[in-house]
Amino acid sequence: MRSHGAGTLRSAHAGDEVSLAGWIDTRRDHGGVVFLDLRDRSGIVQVVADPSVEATAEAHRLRPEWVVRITGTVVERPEGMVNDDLDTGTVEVKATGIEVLSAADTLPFPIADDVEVSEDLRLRHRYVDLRRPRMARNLAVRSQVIRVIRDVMHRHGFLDVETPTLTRPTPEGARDFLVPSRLMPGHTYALPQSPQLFKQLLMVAGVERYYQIAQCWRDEDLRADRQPQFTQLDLELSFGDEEDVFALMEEMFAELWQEVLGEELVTPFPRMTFHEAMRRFGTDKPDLRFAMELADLDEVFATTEVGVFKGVLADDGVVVALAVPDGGELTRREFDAWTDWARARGAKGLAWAVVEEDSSLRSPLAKFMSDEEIAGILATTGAGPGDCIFFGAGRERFTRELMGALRVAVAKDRGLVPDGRWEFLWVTDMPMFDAAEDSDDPMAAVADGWVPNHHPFTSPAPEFLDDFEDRPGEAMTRAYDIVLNGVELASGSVRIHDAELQRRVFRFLGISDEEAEDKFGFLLRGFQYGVPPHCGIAPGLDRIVMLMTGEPNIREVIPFPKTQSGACLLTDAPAPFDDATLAELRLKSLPKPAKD
RNA sequence: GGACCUGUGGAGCAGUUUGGAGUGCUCGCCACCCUGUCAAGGUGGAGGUCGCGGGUUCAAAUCCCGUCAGGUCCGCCA
Repeated sequence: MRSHGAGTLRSAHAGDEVSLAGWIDTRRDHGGVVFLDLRDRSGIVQVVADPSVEATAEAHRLRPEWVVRITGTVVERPEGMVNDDLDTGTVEVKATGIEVLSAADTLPFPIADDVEVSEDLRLRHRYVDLRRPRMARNLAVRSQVIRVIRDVMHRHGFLDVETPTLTRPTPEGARDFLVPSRLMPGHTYALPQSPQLFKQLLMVAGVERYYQIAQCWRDEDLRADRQPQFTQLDLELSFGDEEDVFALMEEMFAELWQEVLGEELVTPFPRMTFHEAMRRFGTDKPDLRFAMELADLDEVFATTEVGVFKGVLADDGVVVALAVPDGGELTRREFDAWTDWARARGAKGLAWAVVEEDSSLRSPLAKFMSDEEIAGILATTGAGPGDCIFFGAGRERFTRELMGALRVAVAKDRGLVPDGRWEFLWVTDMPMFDAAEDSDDPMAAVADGWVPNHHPFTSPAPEFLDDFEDRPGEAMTRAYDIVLNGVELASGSVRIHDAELQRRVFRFLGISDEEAEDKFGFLLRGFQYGVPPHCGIAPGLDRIVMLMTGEPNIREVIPFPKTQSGACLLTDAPAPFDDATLAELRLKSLPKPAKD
């Protein structure tokens, strides 16, 4: 049907007879001559048609996005008619024949990158949306990323192994998507939240090095970087440890950036412990593209007369400060807006101060502060004249996370986040458990006031193997995350490979031996037949591609994503079920509870 | 479960603060003209439940209540 891709034609093709097929990108009809920009996946070339000739008379009738086949001769463009904006701009195709393969209605929206089209319209007509250059590029980048990943994995001896997507529900973690069984009424499959247990069993099976581009499902609320169905590079290796995973990932990311973006990454990536990240940045995924570190003011205010700080410190809380370069430009209205921002996140409020030229503070709280305290604030935060300082006070975990979120939000709002930087970071030494007071997880009550920070298959650090039960607040695990520009890209760990240790962790989490046998018996049994030490990691493919393409959300790099309410607007999924379907599955539908 | 933003011809917006005739802009669409454009140009034209429902008012795109859809975030996401 066609001899060349439209975007591949160059001066070297001059004189060639070609047949092309694609979409009409634009049409410029001058009456006596018609210019058609023909687009296919390879690009765009200009076609010139003479409508007075019968074979090309159709040229007048053509409209944007009609699908056509065009035969013609490649010719060099006349002097002065070269279009530098097109890769094919030195040539054009003199049409000798036009065949309409398919007409098209007026499009629901223009195929151009510079038109902001509402999300629902784009998703309803995703096949049109994906024709837009930016989306077509994103699909291509995603494909390239997967190719490079497979190259690296195969080079390192990893075996691509598929695992089931109809599997059994897991009791803790995210909510499962369920698939009711017809053959076993009253029973259900679940879609995997990740292939975690299968990949560990593949290690027992002697695969030694496993990887998979794996689809995963979690029935939780959506975010800009979270879809209910997403893709991970899932991998696991035997007879290795953290350093093997770190080196492999650094090589893979460096190769991805080199091959796909043509950019050099600095390896090895820096490392930071979880506690250091929380202390300096108020988050477990610090954005290192800018400084603005949090400062602890507990000592500065140890004997303060500032009422709110005094009360909080007496109550074992903390006072955390964030200095903003040139933040003195903020208006009273803007400070109030940030205070409202903090209140909307559950904070009681947010104090602020502007550093004046003489290093005094302009602040609603200034009159309560001693000179020593002001000097201490400036010394601890590093703030100088023209800067501003925000103060958060309250319960430690909450306050740090609030100020960490403020750091990112203010930096973005003030344009303090530089473009074009790739700040990779390993976050290590994760705590094994979180205090229940920092969590609303109903599991907390069962687990003696502690909830798992990572998943329960994560090995405790060596020094806690014997007695993590006695000091759960201190216990560290061998888990690690890769963070890039403040986005969590990957999460992994060295696993437990000892059935007894695994049972102890379950027990501590309030899972009895009986329940563990019921839910995870297949894993524990596997561990009885010769299990190698193993570890792994699972980078999120969607987020990697999102960052590599500079997109603000992962919908832009997923061909057919869901809306925030979990709907596919293209297919209208999820669809209502009928009584016959329910009857076959022996299910019944309950009415929606009335709102009170 | 909660907070906030958005919804106006096919697309993108303005109009909403301070109620007064569906008013305006850019693009697209249709017809005609046009032989060197490349976001072609020119002339003319068509196209609207102002998301939906209710309320206030002499009068609602505009004010109030509810609701739906899309988005961002909190909760949630081992």
